Amino acid sequence: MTASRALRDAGDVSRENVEKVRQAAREIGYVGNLVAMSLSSQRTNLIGVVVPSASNIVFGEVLSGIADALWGSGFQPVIGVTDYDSEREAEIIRGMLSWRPAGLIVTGVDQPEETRLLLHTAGLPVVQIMDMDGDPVDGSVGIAQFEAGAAMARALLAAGRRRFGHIACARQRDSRAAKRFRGFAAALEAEGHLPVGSVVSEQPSSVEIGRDLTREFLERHGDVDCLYYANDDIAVGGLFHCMAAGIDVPGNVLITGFNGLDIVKALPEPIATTHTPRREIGYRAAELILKAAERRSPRVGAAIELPTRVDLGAAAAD
Amino acid sequence: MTASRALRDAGDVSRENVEKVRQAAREIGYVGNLVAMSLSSQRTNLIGVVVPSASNIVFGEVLSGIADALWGSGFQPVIGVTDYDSEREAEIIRGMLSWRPAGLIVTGVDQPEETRLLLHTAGLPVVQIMDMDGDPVDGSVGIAQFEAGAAMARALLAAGRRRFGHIACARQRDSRAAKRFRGFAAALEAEGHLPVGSVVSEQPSSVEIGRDLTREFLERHGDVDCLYYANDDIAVGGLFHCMAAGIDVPGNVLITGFNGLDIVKALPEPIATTHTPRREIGYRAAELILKAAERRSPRVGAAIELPTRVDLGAAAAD
DNA sequence: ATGAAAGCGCTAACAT
DNA sequence: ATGTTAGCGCTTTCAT
Repeated sequence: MTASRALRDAGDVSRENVEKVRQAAREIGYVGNLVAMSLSSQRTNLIGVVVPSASNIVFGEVLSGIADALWGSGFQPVIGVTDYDSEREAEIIRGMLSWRPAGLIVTGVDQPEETRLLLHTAGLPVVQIMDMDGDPVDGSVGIAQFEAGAAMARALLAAGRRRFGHIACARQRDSRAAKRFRGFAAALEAEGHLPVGSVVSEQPSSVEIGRDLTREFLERHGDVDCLYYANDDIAVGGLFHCMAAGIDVPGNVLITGFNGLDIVKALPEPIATTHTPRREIGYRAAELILKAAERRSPRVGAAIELPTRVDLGAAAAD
Repeated sequence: MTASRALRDAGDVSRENVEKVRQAAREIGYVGNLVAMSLSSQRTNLIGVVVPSASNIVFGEVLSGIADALWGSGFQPVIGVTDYDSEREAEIIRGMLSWRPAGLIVTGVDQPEETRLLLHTAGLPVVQIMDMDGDPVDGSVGIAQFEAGAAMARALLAAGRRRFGHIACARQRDSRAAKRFRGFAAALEAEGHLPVGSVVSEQPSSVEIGRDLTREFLERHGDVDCLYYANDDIAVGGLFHCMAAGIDVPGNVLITGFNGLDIVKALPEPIATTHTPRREIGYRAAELILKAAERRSPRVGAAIELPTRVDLGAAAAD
């Protein structure tokens, strides 16, 4: 018992014995068994993190924020990748719950009812991230997706654009991009405008797909002065198509992405984007779990809406 | 006991009772406790994954391959992010070991001796990934970094390039990029050539940094016909600088990255790169761990070197 | 095919 | 400040 206490600073051990125990532990290369500790203490240092994709840099940055917040706390993230599949998501969450994690961070708020019930019944802190347009099970940290789309539409109208095209990927499965576009279209309509056309692929977003979709769009609907993309990846591809095709950007066509990825500010021609605090979303979500774990609370019960920033930048000057 | 057996297909339970138990479990929403199962069975379904960065898409893709391989196996990845810091790496590995994971996947083979000992003594399957130039503790899956650099140098010489510049980031900490450059320089030297100059930043790689470093390089050493970058991110930044500055790429300067990221094939002007099988590295590493876990072996003992492919593509034609 | 006993490696609660 | 007892929720082993 004294050894157990010494190794985890549980107090009530003489300074001298703490040293002796630690020294001995070092000598024999003792590594405590967290499985036993967790079973005995009825809590783990595991935090489940569920994201739709690992190869999308956006979630890498969220994870990076989570890792930063968790560093030094003794907690460890366990990752699940759903591939935008809600059945897979449910199974992953079920698997995580059987580890009795200290908390769960789950992407999005649009889970099927069954999954919501699973999260609700689990009796542990849950933070849903990225999206504030919906009804979270417990805590949430994210941005207002619909309003982000609307804000961009208003900014583009103010910059004098009138004939809008829409290009997106995997709309069925990425409900956040869909919400943004609904906000975008609603704001256009409020001013009496309508998108000229739309091209949506079911493939995952990539620069290359963005380039291909843009060629396709322009062949079908030539007459636009602004292209609204679901995200920066495909928007960058759109810029590349325009540059290769000799289309003046932003003079002739203003290109609009979403996220404010690092690459955007280094592009040879300017495009518009909306900056999102991806790393901070991860950081704040992990903080909420940590705080709940600290006070042994099974709930987070906080909703943190983080601001986004429309950035027309040099793309506005045409 | 019968219930326990029924729930995990352990056999020796009547068909009828299996059904009864499962039904009852469903009704009361029973979720097994993996902590207790693990303590009792002396093994976990956890696989530790240690990467230097979460916000670098390369490791996102590795993780994606790992997640694919693990999906359906019942194993779950636990992620640690070292931020290219070897002390942090050691601490993360120690933390993971206390969960007695089924195996560990660790980036790189150049850990300090103390960490190597930790991995060696752990008595569980370890796979070191990305880099085959070194002495792995147990298994390894990766590419020959030195040779990859050399192969690119030979290809560039064959394409007629003679005056090479070198641009890199965080060289101190990214030993794999350093190995590639040593291979590159060695192959140049073998043909009697030397790099004209070098600019190395200690910042993490990004498109923006690549753009800035390229401007800096060209101000200092104007006379080059080829720029060798540590990776695609900064190479793309280099291309953007050249395009904005009106430098003909690849006619005047051939730009060379590394990894073969998706973006490369969509760029408005061609750059050279070396394709690397990042997702497959993750997949194969996870497979090795899975196989070792299956046969209850504490070792992997396999070295899988995956091929890379130099791609001058349209960048060669000048 | 089912069950009883023992125990995995710790910690919580309670002595002393 | 240190030690004792009980037990976390399962699985393993051994009976039956």
